[in-house]
Amino acid sequence: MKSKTANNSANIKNVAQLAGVSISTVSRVINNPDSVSEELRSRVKNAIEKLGYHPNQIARSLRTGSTKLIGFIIPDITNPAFLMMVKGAEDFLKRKGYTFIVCGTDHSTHEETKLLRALLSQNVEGMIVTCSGGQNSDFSHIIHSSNVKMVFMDRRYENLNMPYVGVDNADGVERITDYLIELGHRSLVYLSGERNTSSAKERLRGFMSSVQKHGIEDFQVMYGKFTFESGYELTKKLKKVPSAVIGGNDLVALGAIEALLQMGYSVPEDVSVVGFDDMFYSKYSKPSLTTVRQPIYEMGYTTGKILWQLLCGNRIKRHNLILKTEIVLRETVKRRV
Amino acid sequence: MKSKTANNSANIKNVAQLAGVSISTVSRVINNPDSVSEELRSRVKNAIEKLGYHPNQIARSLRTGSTKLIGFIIPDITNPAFLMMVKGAEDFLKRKGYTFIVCGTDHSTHEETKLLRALLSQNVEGMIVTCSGGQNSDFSHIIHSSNVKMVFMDRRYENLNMPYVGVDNADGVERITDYLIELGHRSLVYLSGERNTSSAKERLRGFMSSVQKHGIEDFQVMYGKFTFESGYELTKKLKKVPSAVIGGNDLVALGAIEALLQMGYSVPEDVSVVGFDDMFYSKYSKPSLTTVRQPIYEMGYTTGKILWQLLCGNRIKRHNLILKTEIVLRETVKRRV
DNA sequence: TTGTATGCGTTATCAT
DNA sequence: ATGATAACGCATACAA
Repeated sequence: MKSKTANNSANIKNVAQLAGVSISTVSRVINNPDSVSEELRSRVKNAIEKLGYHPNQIARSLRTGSTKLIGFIIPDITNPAFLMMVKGAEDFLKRKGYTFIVCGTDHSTHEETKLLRALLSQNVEGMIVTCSGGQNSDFSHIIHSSNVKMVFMDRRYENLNMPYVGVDNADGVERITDYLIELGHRSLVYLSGERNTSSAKERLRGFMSSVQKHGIEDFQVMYGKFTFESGYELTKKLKKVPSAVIGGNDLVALGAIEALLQMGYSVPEDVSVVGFDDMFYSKYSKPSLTTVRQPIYEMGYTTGKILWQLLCGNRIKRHNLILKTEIVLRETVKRRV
Repeated sequence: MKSKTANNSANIKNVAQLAGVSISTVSRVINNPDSVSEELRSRVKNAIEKLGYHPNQIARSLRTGSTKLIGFIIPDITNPAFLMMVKGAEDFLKRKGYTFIVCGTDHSTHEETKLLRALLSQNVEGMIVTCSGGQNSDFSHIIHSSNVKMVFMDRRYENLNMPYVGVDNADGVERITDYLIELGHRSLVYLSGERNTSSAKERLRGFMSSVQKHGIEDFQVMYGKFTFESGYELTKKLKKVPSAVIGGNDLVALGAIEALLQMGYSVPEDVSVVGFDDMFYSKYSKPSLTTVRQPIYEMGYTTGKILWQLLCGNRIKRHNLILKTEIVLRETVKRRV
């Protein structure tokens, strides 16, 4: 019976013995095969195959000081939008040999802090985080006492001077609001998501900018969450139904539509509704949703690239990378007559 | 300037020096504080605080052989259904101090094999996998040469005798097909997802069982993927439109509805449609989807429990845990007149 | 080209 | 109660 280690998988010593070589030779076969003679190389490879040996990443990390681990912190791991970003970043970074630990905070900054510490303990070399709130005072302290490379994605803590990749939220909402106003809508309601997040703030700013630019006076802002239910409830609370509703994201907009229908209004005949995201289902909902598309996957991919720069020790040129959005015209908007 | 290690964070030696004790004492303060005198304990704690020291998890893992790492392998990390399961399992296991690495295969068994190896290299102690295909010949070999604890979730490789947590797919589809038939539908189409996956097979079995039980002769089975687009395309290919369509999951059903509408049929007046999953949006789609609800989160949570048993070294009593589904009646089904 | 020996940061065993 | 030291599995500097 071959000797096995505690975790029952073969180690480099087992391979060396079976192949009748030293452990350094085995190590070389794995890390620098060309430096080993044909003869020994094949003997070692056979032994590796036979034992099902694969290097212990833990030991390797301890020795080299490199874990090739990247940590993700996002508010909610069941939200496909966040995961599409994660996928984008992974698709870029996995070709560089990284492994990923992705964690969800359930929108809690307290949990966020805990995860931050946990990931640091795992010696991640880089981190990508989409913030869970408007601020997190522990964040800066923790990060600066380590040397992880880190970049914010989609949402950032504004007081922290870290690289950030996002979309031009303000611009997107401003343009779609402009569009509604140009179509004759003069009574507007904006349904915001979590008000302290950077993206919610920016989107609201876009709305306000458009409204002021056009001298619209009949408008209202309501605060809730970035969920279907929130859009639904906020809309139900409306004392006066406006001419158009701008949802903080697609879910909110869809919730608003549902509420509007139940309240006896039809969309877009009575009221126009728009969202933000262009999530998967928005084009199939009835009526299909007019919205602002953000390049989610690309945002993640770009974030991965930036982090990669950082990991390579490069100084990055632009600290903030803001991607453009695109208005998608569909069925939930109609000219106001 | 205090001496720092390569990764720039303090180590146990730094703490020991600053506190004027041996490293063993520092280790004890961390792992078994009561065994250290009041005096030294506080000195060490001060030093830890001052240096911002936290134990190197990598070194600790190498020494103890315990990583407290759990690996997940799922077909697609952007699919909220899979992630809801993951969340269920995490919610249970994180209280036991585990950290999670979740990987997506993009439905490729080849990628699945690679990830399996990668996770093993990371010395995960447990794995939860939702299979990406119908079989993976490398799987058994790789797993058995390690001693990771592992359990299949939602989909399994049938030739592998591993613990499995899933839902009664066959029963769910059989019951909803029974329901359609009882409502007078005599011409049925079943739109299957990836035909080699265990869940697709089981669901199809349920359909066939119902059809045969009732002596229905006018039925058809079409194979595609578990996607909206697949449901759409399969439906468009239909030579003869049936009385009712059973989608392999909700997405497929929704795609079928979209196609049906475009083909000039109305749902449920002309044709009834049902799905499987009861995903988030199904209740809000127009018309709202009649479907089979599976307890996704609970499935994950249960899987976490089972894995925990395994990790504790317990022999588990039941190897397969099959959860019940529930029929959700909504608007896409109508009695056939 | 190959082997020997050292150390990465910890925990655990053994003295004291 | 405390300290010296070995060992975890690996990569690598150095020796041969």
